[in-house]
Amino acid sequence: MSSKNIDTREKILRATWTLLEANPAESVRMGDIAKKAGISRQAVYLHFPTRAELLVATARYLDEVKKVDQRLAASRSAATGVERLDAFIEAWGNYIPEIAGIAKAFLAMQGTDEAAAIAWTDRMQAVREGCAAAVTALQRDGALASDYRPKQATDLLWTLLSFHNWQQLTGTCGWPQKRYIETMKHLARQALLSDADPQN
Amino acid sequence: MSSKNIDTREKILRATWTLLEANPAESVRMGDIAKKAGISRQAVYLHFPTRAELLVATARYLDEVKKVDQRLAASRSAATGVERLDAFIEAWGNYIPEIAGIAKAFLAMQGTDEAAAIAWTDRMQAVREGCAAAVTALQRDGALASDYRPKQATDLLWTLLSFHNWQQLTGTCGWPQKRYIETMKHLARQALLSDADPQN
DNA sequence: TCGTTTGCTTGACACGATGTAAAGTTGACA
DNA sequence: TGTCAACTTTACATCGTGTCAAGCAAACGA
Repeated sequence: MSSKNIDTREKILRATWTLLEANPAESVRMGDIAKKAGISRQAVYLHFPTRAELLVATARYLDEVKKVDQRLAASRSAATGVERLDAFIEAWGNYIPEIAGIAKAFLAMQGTDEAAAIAWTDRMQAVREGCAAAVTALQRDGALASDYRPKQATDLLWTLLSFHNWQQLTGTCGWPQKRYIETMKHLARQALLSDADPQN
Repeated sequence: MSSKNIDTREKILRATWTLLEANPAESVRMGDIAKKAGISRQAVYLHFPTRAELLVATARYLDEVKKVDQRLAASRSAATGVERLDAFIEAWGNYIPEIAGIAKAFLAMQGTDEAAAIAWTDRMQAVREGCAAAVTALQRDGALASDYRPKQATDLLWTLLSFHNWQQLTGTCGWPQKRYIETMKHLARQALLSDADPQN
């Protein structure tokens, strides 16, 4: 059967993950991954036709192992739109530090590596869907600020919660994680909620 | 004399700039630059030993030609803090598209090139100083929201106005430049001004 | 037990990009 | 006339991705 197949596939994904976390991103080559996984370089190509697809798969695997969906799902059970917004920001915002290692690797490769760019875009799109859901919930409650149409509100929230912003605030600016979360919640409310709406 | 030398050097820089503006950074190759400049590929290497050094030189050239400092200085003459905030966002926000090509190239090199990373950090630091000045002006007027200390307010404004955010909103999300500017002004006011303060 | 299939190995190679090397050309200047 | 500097031309080393084809070894089915 394909159990051996699956084992090897997972070995490759874990090897990629490990290398991406421990090394400067651009230095992780297909050959290195194969070596780390204990197989031949060609075997990697048998499972993942291109570097791009391998990286996308690795990012997905990471999400799967870390169960990002479960975390973000928690926000889905919130009663009001505002609660949902808060829950989503908390879930995603606290997930970021856990994937920061890989994320940095991907960002470092953004320009020079088409494959990395594709993988990153793919994962960020998933976050965007969470933002869109939160915005929809706000709109359903009639709590969405009249300044924005849903698409624009989603764009804005998504941008606000980007990895780069987290990186800049907690990294470069030295903010504690907690302050980051609180500030983002505050900012998102100010930006997205209609003025009439209670702020708590 | 070295007038011919300087001419060629400048031809190369202009060619790089032009190509960088019109194409994805990683697709601009040394050969393309040479062709655009009307010289041989090797002549480019005579002036700039590596691709990285050429890009850094191009960024410096751009800075010189575009006179960023002068533009940002304009906001310094605003009477009130709020006006200054608006003027700064407008000056910087409208400058971004002009340097977008180069900026993308620099971001592309972030992971692979230390010199490029340093150069980029320096440029962004200049922007941060503009943010800090705007925040100080707000504070002087007693208009700064009590939520933030000046340092944090600066961090926030700086992050809000990051190149990445501009890129995501106008690029990925397809916002027109004007909407970007207006939204950033609006957002910055909501975030940084005390509630009591008139919003206009 | 034999043959087939599946998953992996081995080794060679095409391709495209950066960067190096060396010999030749051209024009200015003294 | 001769020299120097800037640039050209051609060739090549290097490195990483991705392709190709032949071989091998274990599991599986009849």
